[in-house]
Amino acid sequence: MTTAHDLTKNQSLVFSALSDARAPLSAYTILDRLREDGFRAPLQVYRALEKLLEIGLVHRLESINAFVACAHPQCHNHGTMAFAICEDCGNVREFTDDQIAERLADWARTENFRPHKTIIELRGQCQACSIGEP
Amino acid sequence: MTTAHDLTKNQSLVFSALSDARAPLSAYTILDRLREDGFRAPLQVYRALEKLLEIGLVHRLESINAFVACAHPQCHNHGTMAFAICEDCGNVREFTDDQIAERLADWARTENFRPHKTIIELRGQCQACSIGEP
DNA sequence: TCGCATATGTAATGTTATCACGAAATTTTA
DNA sequence: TAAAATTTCGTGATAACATTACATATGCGA
Ligand SMILES: [Zn+2]
Ligand SMILES: [Zn+2]
Ligand SMILES: [Zn+2]
Ligand SMILES: [Zn+2]
Repeated sequence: MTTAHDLTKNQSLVFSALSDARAPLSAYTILDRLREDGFRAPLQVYRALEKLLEIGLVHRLESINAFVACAHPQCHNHGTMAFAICEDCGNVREFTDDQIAERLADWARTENFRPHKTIIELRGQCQACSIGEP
Repeated sequence: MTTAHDLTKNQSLVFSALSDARAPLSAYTILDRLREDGFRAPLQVYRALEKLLEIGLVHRLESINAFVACAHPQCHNHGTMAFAICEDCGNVREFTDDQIAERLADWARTENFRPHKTIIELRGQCQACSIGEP
């Protein structure tokens, strides 16, 4: 009981697949990569993802229907995260901005909106991929 | 040539369906609502949506795979919009926040990331739906 | 009228996600 | 430890979302 959560076998396999990947993976891509490990059906992936998302070890990228391992798994403190997703190479940067989180919280407060989850995603081109393109 | 764009018949039908709706609609819901008008296949909806999104008359809500008519169709100026989506009643509020847009632009500048599109979506509970729930 | 761009109709297919059911494994409690 | 409750897992079917491919039509300038 050293780590905060013990993962089941399936959860560990899915998390490893995401950790090993250099880019976000779709649930079905994960399934394909885990067939050798005995995965047969989408639900095996989705169930593991559900738990990993709940724990906070994995994030879902809503705008591309894909999943990434959290970039800061040690500090589970994250509230609102933002993701910059390169549309060329798939690279993802995860970051926080307290001012943005505050502004959104302010808006919600004044409008009496109760946020359960906040999604911030930048789609574009990363530095590496923009080299050579004026 | 009073309006900025002339819509085709299909585009007008899809836009009307979205304008008339009190909540975001999925592409397939739009299809069902337009069957009386001769729609038969998903592509008729998706093609119209593609154009309406390009023009800026309609927005896509990435986190729920649905579409809404723009709340400010007159000022086509909008850069980054944010959406507050009620998970109970489906009501959507569209708003801007220049400070948030600036912070994101700053992050992108310093990280040499070139954003093509920015997604901000708050999922939660609107004021009306939170009355009576402590 | 020809050529081109845009819009449309339709079927088929691809991709993403969930439901329903039961069995197995694990944890809880007596 | 044995029974009960809870959680996890396996599997097939199905639902929901989106695109490809190809044929046809329509409008417009040369
Ligand atoms: Zn994270
Ligand atoms: Zn890149
Ligand atoms: Zn708008
Ligand atoms: Zn509501």
